[in-house]
Amino acid sequence: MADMKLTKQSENYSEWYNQVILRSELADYAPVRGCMVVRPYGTALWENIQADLDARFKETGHVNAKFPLFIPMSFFEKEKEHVEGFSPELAVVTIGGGQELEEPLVVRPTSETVIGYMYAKWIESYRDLPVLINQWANVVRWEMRTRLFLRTMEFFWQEGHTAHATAEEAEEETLKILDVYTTFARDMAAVPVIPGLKSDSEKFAGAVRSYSIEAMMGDTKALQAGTSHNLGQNFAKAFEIDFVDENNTLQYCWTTSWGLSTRFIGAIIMTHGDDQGLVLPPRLAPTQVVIVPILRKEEDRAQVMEAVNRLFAELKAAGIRVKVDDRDNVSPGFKFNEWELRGVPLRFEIGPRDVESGTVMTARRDMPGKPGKKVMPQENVVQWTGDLLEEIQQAMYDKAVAFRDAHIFDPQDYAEFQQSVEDGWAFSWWCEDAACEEAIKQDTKATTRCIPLDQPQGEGVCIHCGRPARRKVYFARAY
RNA sequence: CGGGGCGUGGCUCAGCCCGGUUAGAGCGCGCGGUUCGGGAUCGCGAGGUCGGCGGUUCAAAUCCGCCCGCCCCGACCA
Repeated sequence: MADMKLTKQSENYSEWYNQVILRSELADYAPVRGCMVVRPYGTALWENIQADLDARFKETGHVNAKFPLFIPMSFFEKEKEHVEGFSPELAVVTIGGGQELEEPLVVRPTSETVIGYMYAKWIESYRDLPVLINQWANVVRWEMRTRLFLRTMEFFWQEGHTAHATAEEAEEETLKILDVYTTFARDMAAVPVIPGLKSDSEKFAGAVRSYSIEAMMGDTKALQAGTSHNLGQNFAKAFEIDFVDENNTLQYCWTTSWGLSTRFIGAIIMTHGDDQGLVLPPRLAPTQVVIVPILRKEEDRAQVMEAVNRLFAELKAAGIRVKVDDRDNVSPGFKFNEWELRGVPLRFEIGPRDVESGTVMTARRDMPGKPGKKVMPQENVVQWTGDLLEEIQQAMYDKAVAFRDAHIFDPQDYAEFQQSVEDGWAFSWWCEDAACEEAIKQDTKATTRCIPLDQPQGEGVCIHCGRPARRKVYFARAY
């Protein structure tokens, strides 16, 4: 019985995280160390994320394509910072068909290089620009320490790769996508994020500038939930992606890349989850409403199931993702706990009492226990269910914002700063010197998360060294 | 790659120190009954090369050696 209960977040957050994922059947460990199987429930969630993001990419003019899994080793050597950044984590194929290969093939850790190679072939004139391609793919990075969803050796993501005629356009694209990610996180996942610029030490290997969206998890650690890079002309020069402009002058393209991965599922889990398990935002939840019939006597069955099936059909016809749990080998109480563990936003209980009174007992996942329970009429079920789901979506976002804001501090001196990054995040002036950043990391384990696009007025002094500082930055311990 | 821990039915573990009949428990699983508004209950049942290889011994889950794998903590990371 004791092992029916989940480890509490306050007891051991990372144990809670692992248990929630395994028990809710989002994912499981694969036979290969560091790899995971995304189970049907997790895949359904990812597909909802995909569908929404994909629509947003298309709205902003992007198209999808598929590039190969294998990349010639030599491609990685063309861009100096890129190879330095990635070589420690490459998986390399050296044998094919029983023969040693002439040139080893890298299993893609990201696709800038192959895509750059292809862009060089495809782009000739300014009339070919911009090229705005996205791909949904899996990538492999050899990792020391892995965590389900947060850091696995193989992960699933989308990677966008664009090429432009001017530096301004490339920067505009980079920021446009950062905004797509920010909006998606806020409106669909109810995950508040801070969009901002990465420090030099945190930026993508080969980028001129990297931007990210940063989210606060339930243990106050930061999670980089999506990234967008302005690659300048670095890859264009390495792969000779060039074009002739209106004046017939040969120019290098300006490229960008951006990605959001299955790690985002980790963000959803740790932003909203509670001691009961997952809490999924209605807009992304694979199942939005679960109906549990309560059958006390065999004579009740027909009437109860009639009401259950009728409401199910109405909701389904209205496009609400609804499921009836009619298993007869587990008790209603067991089902309540199980669907709570799995984060379904709304639960309906329908029993003989409801049949008699024409009602439905509803329970909100985001408000555990009595406060979240309410008796509703069977009439207008589509209307009020839709309203309730939206209310839950909004309440989840508000709660996450309140939690985050309560854990962001503005320390006045370095002693306070050290306490701040123990209790949450510090939002502080920083001199932007890498040495200072490193010293802070050594002292506190906190790193710069991002320099937010929204900056306060004025100037200050660096929280660590006291030198003049132009911008404020978020410092936090991060996943 | 350094430090620590662990490998026994699907899962969590007991048994090992001190070798000795058919290797146990709880949970889960299957069948049947009574149940069902917050993790029901009773009965019957299926399921194990004790991580692998070698050694010691009349006898090894238990003692010894080697190997493999996993987990946790540190240096790198979407």
